[in-house]
Amino acid sequence: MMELTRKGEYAIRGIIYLAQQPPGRVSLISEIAAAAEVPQTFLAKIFQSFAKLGLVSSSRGTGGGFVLARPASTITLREVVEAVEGPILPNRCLLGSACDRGGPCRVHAVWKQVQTEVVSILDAVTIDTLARSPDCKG
Amino acid sequence: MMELTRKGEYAIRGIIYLAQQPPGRVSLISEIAAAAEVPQTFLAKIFQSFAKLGLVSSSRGTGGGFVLARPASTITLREVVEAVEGPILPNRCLLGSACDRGGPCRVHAVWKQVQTEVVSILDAVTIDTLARSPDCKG
DNA sequence: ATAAAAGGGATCAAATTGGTCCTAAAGGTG
DNA sequence: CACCTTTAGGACCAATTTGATCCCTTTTAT
Repeated sequence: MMELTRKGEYAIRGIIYLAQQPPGRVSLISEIAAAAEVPQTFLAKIFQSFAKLGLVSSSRGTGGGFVLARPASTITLREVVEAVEGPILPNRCLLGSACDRGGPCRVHAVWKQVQTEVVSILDAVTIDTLARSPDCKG
Repeated sequence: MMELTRKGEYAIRGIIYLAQQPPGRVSLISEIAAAAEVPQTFLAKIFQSFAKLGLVSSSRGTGGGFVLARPASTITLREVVEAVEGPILPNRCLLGSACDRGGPCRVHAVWKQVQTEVVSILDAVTIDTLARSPDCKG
């Protein structure tokens, strides 16, 4: 359980690639897709989400493409994951104040704890850190 | 992301009910399903998994039903969740030693950390604790 | 104008989720 | 034994989600 989907994985790979480019360098979606080994049309959707959320900025037309909208050191893994997968939410009942049935939410506190912990782990990792980390082949 | 499915939620509700019964008391699946407000046939499948894994013991025929196979204080929330949802696995790459593409698994260590943390939270909660916890209506 | 990008909607196949149904097997009871 | 009760297990099914693809529009540089 709790698996990241392809979308999430692609999102991470794609934005890491962007973060590895020289500052200000514009990348085409085709270029990012090739480098990250992700289906291009799918990645395009992902980057649309990024753009809407202000993680990357996009420009159209000749010479257009994508650039990080903020320094990589200020973009957290959590933001990237949540951008495409929605909020970290181990159980629906963490949304409303009350749990579904007329009452018991014995596990509520546990899910809350899981949520808090996962969020804090993902918030502590920046895209910059990931982009600089060595590949661990083999 | 990371949402528990209905199956997981039903599993927890069902086994909590069992844990609330007087020791040794046999419960019918129909009874558990009604109490936990879960579709009976679906819950039956869930309890089949429990039985195979030795969380509950089952007996057939008249007077048959389900009982916890071990003291509720030795059954952790993690066991229950994993019984029906599979292992806590934030990313596939935590299975094999290497990550998919010829190399980079920059986020590998992060997912490992998430996995470890979640497992430890869920392992710290026993069904007994949940069964005794007060309902938090409203 | 035209070509090069991203934006956005529609669509689609495959997998997963959430369940039902039916028959078989096992265990009591008269 | 025949019969009833109860779980076991397999087949099946609808709805949703996932993982894409396609096509047309919009923006922008030349």
